[in-house]
Amino acid sequence: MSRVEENKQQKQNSLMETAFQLFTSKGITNTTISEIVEMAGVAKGTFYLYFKDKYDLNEKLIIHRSQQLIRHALDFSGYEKLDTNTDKLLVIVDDILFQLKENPLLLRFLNKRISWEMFYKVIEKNEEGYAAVFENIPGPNDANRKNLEIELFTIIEMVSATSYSVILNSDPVSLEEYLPYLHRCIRAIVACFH
Amino acid sequence: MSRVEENKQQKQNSLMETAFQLFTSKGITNTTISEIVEMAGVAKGTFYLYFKDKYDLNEKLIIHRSQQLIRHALDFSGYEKLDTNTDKLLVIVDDILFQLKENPLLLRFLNKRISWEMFYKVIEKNEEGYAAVFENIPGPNDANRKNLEIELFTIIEMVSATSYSVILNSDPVSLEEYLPYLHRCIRAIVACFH
Amino acid sequence: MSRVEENKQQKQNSLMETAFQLFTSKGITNTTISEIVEMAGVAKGTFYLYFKDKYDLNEKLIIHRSQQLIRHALDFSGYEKLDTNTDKLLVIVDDILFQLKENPLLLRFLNKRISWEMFYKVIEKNEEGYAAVFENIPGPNDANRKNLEIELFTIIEMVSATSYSVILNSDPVSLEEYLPYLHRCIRAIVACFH
Amino acid sequence: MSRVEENKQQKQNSLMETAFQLFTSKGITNTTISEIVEMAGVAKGTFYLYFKDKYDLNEKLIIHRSQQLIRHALDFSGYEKLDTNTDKLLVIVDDILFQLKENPLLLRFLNKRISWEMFYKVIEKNEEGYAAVFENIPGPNDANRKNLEIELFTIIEMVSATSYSVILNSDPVSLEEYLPYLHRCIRAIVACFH
DNA sequence: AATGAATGAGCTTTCATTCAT
DNA sequence: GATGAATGAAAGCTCATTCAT
Repeated sequence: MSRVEENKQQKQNSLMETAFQLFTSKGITNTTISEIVEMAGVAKGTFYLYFKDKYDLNEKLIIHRSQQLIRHALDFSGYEKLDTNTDKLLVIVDDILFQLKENPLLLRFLNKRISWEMFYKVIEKNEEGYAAVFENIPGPNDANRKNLEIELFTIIEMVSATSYSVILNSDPVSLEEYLPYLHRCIRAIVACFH
Repeated sequence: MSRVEENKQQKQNSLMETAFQLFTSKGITNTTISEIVEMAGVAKGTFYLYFKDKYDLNEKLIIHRSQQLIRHALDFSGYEKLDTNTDKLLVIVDDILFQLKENPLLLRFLNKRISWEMFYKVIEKNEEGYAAVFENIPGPNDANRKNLEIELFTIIEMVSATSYSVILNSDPVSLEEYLPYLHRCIRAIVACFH
Repeated sequence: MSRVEENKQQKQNSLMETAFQLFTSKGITNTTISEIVEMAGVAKGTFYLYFKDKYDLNEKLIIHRSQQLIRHALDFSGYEKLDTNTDKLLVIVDDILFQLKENPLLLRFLNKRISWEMFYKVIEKNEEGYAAVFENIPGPNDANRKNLEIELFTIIEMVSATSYSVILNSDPVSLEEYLPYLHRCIRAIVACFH
Repeated sequence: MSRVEENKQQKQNSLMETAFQLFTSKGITNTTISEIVEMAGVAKGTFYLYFKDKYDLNEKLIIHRSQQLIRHALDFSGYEKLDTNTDKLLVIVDDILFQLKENPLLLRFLNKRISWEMFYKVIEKNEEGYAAVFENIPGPNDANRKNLEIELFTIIEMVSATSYSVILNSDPVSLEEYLPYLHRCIRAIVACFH
């Protein structure tokens, strides 16, 4: 990458980083482009060289951060050492929850957007290797495929919704206290579908 | 209620009704107070007699609509004819889901805000009769009370999160197709806690 | 005065009293009619039964308070026991300064409006007895009359301007410290004209 | 100064010039920012690049015009050719009075704000050369310094207050008629303090 | 590629005034 | 006479966007 290319990349990163902080602390509505560029230390016109408007930046930010989150879970959870799909799923979920616990701003930012759909898309689109990690997954046209989709959809939505309240507000209990219940519930749901 | 009083109430209702339509169709950010008052047929100044700003109106709207939703379920689901708490819970959930199915705008509007907390608050605060409907509920200081809270929290978050995708986008399946699975999952979760 | 008349008078007084407080503390521009009527405990429409607008009220207030101020000085300074016109003038000035010292809000309110003109008008118009208090005053068409007017004009403007800074800010010195100088200056100016 | 810099300065000047005309002719309260920018031929947003609001502009205007006024008197009154401090003072006062006579709008605008304090500040802060013009001025800690301050304070307040009425309304006499009296009074006050 | 002064449409908000009760 | 809900003109101000440099 040339010096010029690096400089460009650095400006864009700086804008996204700054925007993330402002979006999470004040909300996207209350954040102005003026604030972003001022904090990022670039001129106003520069913003428009990289983004259409702040909503465009926001979407790029969501995709970027979600991918990081999920890729980290797939890379570091150690799921591949486990035997059953359920066990694999549980460690992946745990890894994500602990990432979010460490980074509550990210949780607040991604909230309501870690859906079954996004999870699926990220795996499928970007990470060729991961699709194969779960064994015995029925193909897209298999009669059991729909079943699996509903199962994963239910689990992911449940995890996503409960983690928000539990991590950010410790309501009704803290994440540590909640985890055993969550695991039991996930196993119970998995059992429902088999 | 005097003529004047009635007129006031009518103006406020008109503003809230109009705002609901605009908020749900274009989002609160893209809705201007000018639009609200124009559609509601009142003067701009009148808005400020009743609401601090559009966010104030929004919060009043959320509370109002949530209460309606939950009260309807408690009044018309017929839960009192059933025997077990689980059965009662299921018909109440179903009633709410069918209300939301009939009124997807309301679902989109309330989304992410039908939480365990809100549900609990509405019952406890406003509806003295309802508290008694579920039998054998442990008192606030009972050791089993926390358990129950976690159980209900999990179920409500799961229902709230899944219903959004299922009703609004039929993704991954339609509400009709999803309901049997949802019931089974709820029963499975209930079983986890007993 | 009938009960009804009294009630009216009381409302008007209440409005003027309240307005005085608000005008002096926040300035007339930043005071709204809504605030005045709310603090005075009357309805908005009532304001317009007594005053055209807040500037109308303000002018009535100035006249009313100026008259009070000057009348008090003429009634209580004891000038009639003194011999020379200069001595009389000095005790009247002192009385006014001590009134203003006791009531800095009034000073701020009347500031820039205690002029030679107003002083003269108040004496001439309202108080038949006072005109005669100063002896040997040349009549309106006397050649020396203009001389006297210029003399009094100079003294009153000087007193009015200096008292503002001295009383409200003790700048450059306090009223107590300044008074001896002021007296000497007044006597010096009087001497200039004779 | 670059083209851009010049353009900026010109815009700001245009706004201040226009505002001065409007403030003096209709008063600051009755002048709107819309009017200012329209007359100045700039966009509304441009106003806020240079001023916080119209009161901010007003203060900058007062400082700017006062400095001009006083600097002109010091530069063109020819005080340095005279011998005594009293004579110097008189020609400086005369220069200012004639400037105000030529520019009654400026007089009305600055009225009540040509104080001893402002005069002092302008000389001290901006004009290193002027401080030395008056001979034998006691230093800040000299026992006679306070005396001098009170003397100048009294004179400046008197001149400021009387000139307003005399120049703008010829009341009680015209400036030309008043000047000899004013000079005599100033000399009398100076004498009081020595 | 980068800048940032300038723009102006359009927003929120205020508040003097009216008038039916 | 007294009320205060309703009005709506008009103010202040913001901020995404442009474009000459």
